[in-house]
Amino acid sequence: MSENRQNNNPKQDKPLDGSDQVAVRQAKLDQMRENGVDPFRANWDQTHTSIQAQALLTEDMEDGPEVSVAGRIVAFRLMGKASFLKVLDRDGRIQSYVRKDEIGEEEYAAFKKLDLGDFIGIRGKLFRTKTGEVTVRAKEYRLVSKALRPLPEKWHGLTDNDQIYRQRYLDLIVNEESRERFRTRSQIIREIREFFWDRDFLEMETPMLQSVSGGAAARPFRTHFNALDCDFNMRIALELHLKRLMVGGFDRVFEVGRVFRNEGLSRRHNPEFTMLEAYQAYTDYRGMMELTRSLIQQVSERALGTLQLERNEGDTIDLSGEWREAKYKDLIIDAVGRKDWFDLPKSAKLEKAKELRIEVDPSLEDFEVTNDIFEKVIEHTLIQPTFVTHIPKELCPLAKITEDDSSTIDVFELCINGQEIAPAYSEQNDPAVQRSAFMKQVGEETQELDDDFLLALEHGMPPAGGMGLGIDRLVIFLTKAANIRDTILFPTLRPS
RNA sequence: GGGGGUGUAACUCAGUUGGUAGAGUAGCGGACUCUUAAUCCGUUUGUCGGGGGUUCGAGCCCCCCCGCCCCUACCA
Repeated sequence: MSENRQNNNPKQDKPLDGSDQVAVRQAKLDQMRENGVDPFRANWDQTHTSIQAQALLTEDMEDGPEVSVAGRIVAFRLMGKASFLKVLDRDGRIQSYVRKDEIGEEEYAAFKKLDLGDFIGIRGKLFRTKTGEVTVRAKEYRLVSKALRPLPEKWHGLTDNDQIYRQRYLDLIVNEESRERFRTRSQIIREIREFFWDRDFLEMETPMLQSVSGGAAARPFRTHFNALDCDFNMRIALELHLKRLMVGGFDRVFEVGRVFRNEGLSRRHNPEFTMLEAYQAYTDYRGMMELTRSLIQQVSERALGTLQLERNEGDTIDLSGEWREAKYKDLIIDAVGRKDWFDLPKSAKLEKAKELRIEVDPSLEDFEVTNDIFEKVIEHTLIQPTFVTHIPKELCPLAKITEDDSSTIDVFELCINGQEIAPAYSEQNDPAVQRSAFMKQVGEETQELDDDFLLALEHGMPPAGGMGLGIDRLVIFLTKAANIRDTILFPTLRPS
């Protein structure tokens, strides 16, 4: 990739016929250097971006002030004595018009040697073309950075998925929807932060390297710390450390951070993904319900300007107003069509699962069979925002037991777009109950016992509500992405 | 892990019954002072993903391997 083409390339001896585009560009660059022109200038004084420049020329104006723009050449229409080009900067594209009689014969000849993909700076007055497009009429131009490799094809763009993910920069140069999606993602995360700051939360940072990775049941990535000669795990959740902060007295905290789970890849799963978790003292899962709904509504309103999200499937997700609440048990009873479901023996449940055409492993626990029905039959039907409440206590050891029903916990799972987006709990703060819940889990699931966390709980944690939200999945439905990889700039791939 | 699909020029793709590689874009040379995928004339470029096999002959058929995509499984 980086071998010295000037000296080692045997093709250099042959006349350049255009067959090796990189060699042609390299030769142009060498020629420039010989002529004393620096193809990688230290800087260019950019006074306006494309959008800022376009805003200067209002409808009623024929021409406008002088501006200096800069960016990558993404369209190049050369003619004998005048040319049009489009320059891409962080805001978008702007057209420029370059005339031989205005920049001089020599400069124009050099201008025609530029390539698609080169970075250029242009200074000149704004004017409007016959077709009404705001354009910079070049008084001066400079190549500011040479591109040695050509861009993907201009019309079809870049469609090879592997290349889109491995060379994301090409995707971003060529595919506007992609550029727009990641711009929106950044805006979404910014709005999430604003929301919590406005509510007096502190943004905290907790360790990614942990000796015990708790807070969820997932296989961790393991690594080794040489200095201490011991193994560490990458974190799988933020929960247990943020709760330590609650113990410490920071009683409104949140964190947006990467978590790592050593599990499969799919359209909805990437091994590293971005999680939001928030904890607030003196509230409970009902308070988290209001918080979560307001958060998503505010983010959608501000980042997208709407609460009505059209889906690729043709229907619309309506985020406005109050959101539906449904008890887990009611959804199950509805789906299986039996009121006595929870009194049935496991064998009858397995049989019913078969009827519903779900593959269920007979060695599963009773509650796991039920939960399979939830995940495989119900979850994907919950397109409109739905808080699923009163979930069986076996499914989560970190929440408080419901007061009038000891079989369930005070939690909700928010489902939107047929996916679980955000769970929230009334957080368990009784160290003894917490310990026994952990003990039951250890062994059967992969949740690790974190004694240090239990020690913290024994010092007392205020009553609190907590929630977690998978940001990538939020971005999926807010941007109509088809795949989690379209919301992660550099998704995990097999090394090439 | 299982099933299906796919890999051809820098990019997007076509390639017939097995007969020796093609288009558009990009590039190169030329014409052109309002283009919008600019246009017009001329023109270069291939380890057909890799390896093996069948055959007089393989991009095409068979086997093995690799990458990618979809479904499925795993997955709080």
